[in-house]
Amino acid sequence: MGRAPCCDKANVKKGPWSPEEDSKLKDYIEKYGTGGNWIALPQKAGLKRCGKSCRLRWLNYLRPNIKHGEFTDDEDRIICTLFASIGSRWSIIAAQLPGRTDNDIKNYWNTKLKKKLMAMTSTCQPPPFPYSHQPPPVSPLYKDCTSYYTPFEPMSSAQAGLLNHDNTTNSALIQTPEYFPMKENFIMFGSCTCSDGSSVKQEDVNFQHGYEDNQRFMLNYGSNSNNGGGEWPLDYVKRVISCSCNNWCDNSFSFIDENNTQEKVMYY
DNA sequence: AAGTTGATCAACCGCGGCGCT
DNA sequence: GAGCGCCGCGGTTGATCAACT
Repeated sequence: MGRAPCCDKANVKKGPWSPEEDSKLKDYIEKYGTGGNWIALPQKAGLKRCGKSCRLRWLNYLRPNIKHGEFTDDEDRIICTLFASIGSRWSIIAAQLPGRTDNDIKNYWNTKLKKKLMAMTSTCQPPPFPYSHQPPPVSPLYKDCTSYYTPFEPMSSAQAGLLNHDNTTNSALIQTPEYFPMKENFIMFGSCTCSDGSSVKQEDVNFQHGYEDNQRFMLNYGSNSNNGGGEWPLDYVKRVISCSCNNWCDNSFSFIDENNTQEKVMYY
């Protein structure tokens, strides 16, 4: 036996909302709230709509402080970083962008941002591998990923800012400016977004990990413990929860500390 | 000018999760 | 613990408009 429908489908209107319907719904919610029951709301508000439809209309269009229009570069960056980290969990991503709805972000990603990223990854070339040994082979599993490895170049103090969410620099985490700033007692692994828009998630912890080379920390993309990725790093490596695949142009990594409490975003 | 194709985005649908009984 | 019902989420659809042929 299937689930009972949430409303009487024969007696509910579907399709675009009229200004009158919008007004009825808005007026009702502003006066009485949702009452925690969307199913009962349309009848009370005098609407011939399904409760789910009312909820969607309110959340995506009618509620106050909804932001419409172009996404900013900062918003793009946040979406990319979070998508690389957690995938298509739009509601969580939307929670980081005040005024944006999950539907908006989903549409934006599917229609514009994904294509934008793909264009960037196809035009950006990785820098030459600057170390004496060869980079590890790419796992066939991730051969479509544009990012193969990311050796962290020496950074200036200005570049080496570990940024908080409000973009202020957390200088306490910068220990040696000419090297990638490391803090003790972290473990590193990560994920990346590939040129086809898919992402390798944190659960795939074996596919990449860092190792120390000449005091610089390095990340191996597309490598795992079976194909030359090497040992797990020393015990002072940070844990990367995301990175974006277009990192040859605009690199960003999210970090979370050992207690899962201090999330940072670093751009370089 | 008419037809076709592509892009955009609002809205729908089905399902999983969760709270309540 | 099982069943039920609602909420919220993410994938998908379809209407509309713009650009192109």
